[in-house]
Amino acid sequence: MTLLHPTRDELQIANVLHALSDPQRLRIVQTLAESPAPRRCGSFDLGVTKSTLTHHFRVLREAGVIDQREQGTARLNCLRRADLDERFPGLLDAVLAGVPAGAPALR
Amino acid sequence: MTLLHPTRDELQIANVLHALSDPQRLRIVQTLAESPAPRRCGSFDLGVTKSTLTHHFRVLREAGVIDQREQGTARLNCLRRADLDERFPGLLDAVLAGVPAGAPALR
DNA sequence: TCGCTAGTACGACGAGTATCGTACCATATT
DNA sequence: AATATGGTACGATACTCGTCGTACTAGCGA
Repeated sequence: MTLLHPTRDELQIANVLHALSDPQRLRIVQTLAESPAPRRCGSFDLGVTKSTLTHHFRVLREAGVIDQREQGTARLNCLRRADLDERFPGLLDAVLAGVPAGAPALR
Repeated sequence: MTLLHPTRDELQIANVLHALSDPQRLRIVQTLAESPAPRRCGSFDLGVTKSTLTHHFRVLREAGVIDQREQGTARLNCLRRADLDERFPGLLDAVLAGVPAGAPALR
């Protein structure tokens, strides 16, 4: 199965804002931003089931906020920082600065 | 009827992002940002009915994005620039820069 | 007072969303 | 081969959202 990723030019501000407007997804993004290396989906602990987690990662991916790459049985996630900064300069940093610091969503 | 406005300290990033994640509301915010003076609700032309317009303005107000003040039969709207810039520096500018330039939503 | 204008309130409807549970499919590991 | 691990797919459910239409209220002007 091929993972759908919008190209940099296809990024829409409304889609990105919607993807970021959910507290759970904000925690994911915040954790990814603080993580030096890509993280597996399962390494996040949001207190929801696996299927819900899958859903949130798909929303983030289809909005162009994260990149998902398959590696063995795992799926590695990382922020599309460069693309976001190029299309919407300052947006990601402003959002990350506005997220209340909480316990990282790590397992 | 008193209009509910969250105080500056009550602003939540998730609520603000959600309010901004709708194309119609983005047009409203964009138009307000370019307008030197407060604007009446009715001066916006989004191609939706009056009640839908009322709905969008309420979402923006309750998220703390705009300020609504009653003046006679009209309701004057303006961006809460100072509050947004204080709580989420750079966010509004980044969003406005990312909105595709279109015809202003003016009637 | 009689309208006209600006906007709200409320109910409805269709679409989308966040969540879950169960079933399922790969890839490793034993 | 059997099992464990990481994750998806699909259906269900309850809730939210964007939109509309109709009815309504408050202020302004003739």
